[in-house]
Amino acid sequence: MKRRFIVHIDIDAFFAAVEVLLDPSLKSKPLIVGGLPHERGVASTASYEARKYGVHSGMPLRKAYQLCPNGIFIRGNYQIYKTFSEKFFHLLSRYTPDVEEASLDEAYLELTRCRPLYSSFSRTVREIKQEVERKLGLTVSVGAGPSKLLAKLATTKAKPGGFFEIEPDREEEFLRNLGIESLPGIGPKAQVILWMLNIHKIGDLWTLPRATLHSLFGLNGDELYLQSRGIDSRPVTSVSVPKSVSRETTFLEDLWDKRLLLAHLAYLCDRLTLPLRQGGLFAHIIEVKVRYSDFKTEARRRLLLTPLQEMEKIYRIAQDLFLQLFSPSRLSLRLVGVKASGLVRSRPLSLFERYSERQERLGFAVDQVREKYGFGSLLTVREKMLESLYGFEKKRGFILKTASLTK
DNA sequence: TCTGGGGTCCTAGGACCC
DNA sequence: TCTGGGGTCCTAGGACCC
Repeated sequence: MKRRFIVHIDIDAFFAAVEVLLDPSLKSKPLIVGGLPHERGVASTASYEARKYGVHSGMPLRKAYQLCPNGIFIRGNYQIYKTFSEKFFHLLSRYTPDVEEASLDEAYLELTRCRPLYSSFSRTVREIKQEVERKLGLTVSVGAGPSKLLAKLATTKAKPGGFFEIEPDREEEFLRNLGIESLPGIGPKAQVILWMLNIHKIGDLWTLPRATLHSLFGLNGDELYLQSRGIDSRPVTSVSVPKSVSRETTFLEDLWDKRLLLAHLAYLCDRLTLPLRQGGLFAHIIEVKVRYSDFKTEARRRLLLTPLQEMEKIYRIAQDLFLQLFSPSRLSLRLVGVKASGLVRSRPLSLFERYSERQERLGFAVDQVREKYGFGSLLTVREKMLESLYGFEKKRGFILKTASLTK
């Protein structure tokens, strides 16, 4: 079989790098994006200067502050990062149709099909890297190899800011001495299990029979057996409909007031349904999640015969599910979240639902007003909570009234 | 060091049906 | 009133990734 040529591109310290572009005075400073030092939460990104202090993404902000008290802490702005991300993927799509969005700042490109266009893949990769860096003002790390797995592992060798290519027949040599934790799918739990078996390097995994790995990790074990040998035939896939959409909040302080919690749940349902309307998506499953003050997490979900998109209907179900989990005599809550899954593109028409369109149109109308005037989803939590004291009908009346005034 | 938010995928157990 | 076995659907929870 023909050797594939796959490229993995990763923007270095993405969020932090964007912040430096927006405010050049932050350049070369230890920057931590994710929240303020005293807040509940973790670092999304740490600049390389901050990493020197031991700060890394996923670390609680309070700990980051202890390690790096002189660090500059920023909450960050997801919308701006998203805009950069869109530019990033637009640039990449001009080199090959086979572009996969692995995350906001991470892409796989497959050049195999484009062989006739490029005399040298390696040279093309350097061109792509240069163009992205010039037009975006961000540094990227790039890896190339015959599969997604190997390309991604090559990128870790290339960091920061380099390019590393795994050449034909060098795969085994490349894999042998890498730590098992570098394989995607090996997290803290699996790592501990493998350490107990004295497995530390990918090469050590070669001694374990597939059946052993299967008995330890199920299907993941079979995957691991293949991955450790560099076998990975996953295709690079460009477009995908999301499988689920969710919104959740960890409160600054634990909450116990049912009225405030329900008001916040309504706010989350409101935010949740925006991408549903924009994507023309309807949800077959609604799930509510809570995390108690002792960090125990529980969820309740409901499967719907008719998929939903409308905020009011989804909220009614979410409220029901929430009340199954919440009782004032139990612990207070540090988190509440809502998720829509089982997503489909359109809803089959029902004879008993002549008026369904009305609610959908209401949703769109509200979105338009928000886009123009910037409230609604942008209301602060505090305002939402106050609003709960007055109820929904009033709010809807207000927004609709505003809409008709501005026609 | 008290532990985000937004996703994906897998598994175990119970209900239910034949 | 001692009660099989297989298949499928659904729910809840957990590991993992960026």
